[in-house]
Amino acid sequence: MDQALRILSVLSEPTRFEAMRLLWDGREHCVCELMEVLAKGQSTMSRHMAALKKAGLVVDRRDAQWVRYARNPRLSKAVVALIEAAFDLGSPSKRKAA
Amino acid sequence: MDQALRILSVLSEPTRFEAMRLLWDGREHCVCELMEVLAKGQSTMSRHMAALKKAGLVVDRRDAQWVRYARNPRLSKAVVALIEAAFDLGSPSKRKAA
DNA sequence: CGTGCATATGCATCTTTGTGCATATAGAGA
DNA sequence: TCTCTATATGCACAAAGATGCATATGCACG
Repeated sequence: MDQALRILSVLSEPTRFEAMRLLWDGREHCVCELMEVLAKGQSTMSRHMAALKKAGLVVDRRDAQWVRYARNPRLSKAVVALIEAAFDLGSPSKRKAA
Repeated sequence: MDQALRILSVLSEPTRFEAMRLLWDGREHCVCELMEVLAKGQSTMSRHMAALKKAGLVVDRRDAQWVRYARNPRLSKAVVALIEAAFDLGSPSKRKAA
């Protein structure tokens, strides 16, 4: 499967889509934070983050007992364009002035 | 489900993704043509086109015994941006001079 | 070490999705 | 009306994907 399809399918899952939105701030977020904010079980959240990582959209880092996930800083322009285009559709309320 | 997720999931299927690419030329294409080009069964192709139509990405028109599918001419800028961003990733070979 | 917290993973299950076969519907033309 | 082509759809099945539970792993701290 080519990259477009891999990215489209990984993003088409609601929890992962929202997780990406949270990570889009460029900061690190542990699984425990994500599962709380998104109201998901621990194993579920862990698996979703693993899927995003496998697709290359996020990176992870061990920090003591936590694993910090963050937006992959090396995403190509094209991938960023795709993701942000999706965000622009997802939440009209977030059509910020920024 | 919001629009972004609906579009992402409908596009994440390989056959539909390729069909959208074919329809992106703005012209009409009958199911028989699509199933031949994409090497898919008749019912399969028909269902995929119905899914694209349901998602609002394409429109259809009866023309005698054929049904002509075409890219929806009323897609919002945001949706077009999303789709074209996906195409830009999908086929490196099509990274055209055009 | 042993305990505790955070995360990952094997397993079973449930749901969703894609597919083919058969059949129904729709229109063209003799 | 009968027949042929094109498309849609009901049904059954297979494959993929998401989820919870239990358990394993990794790390900190005592």
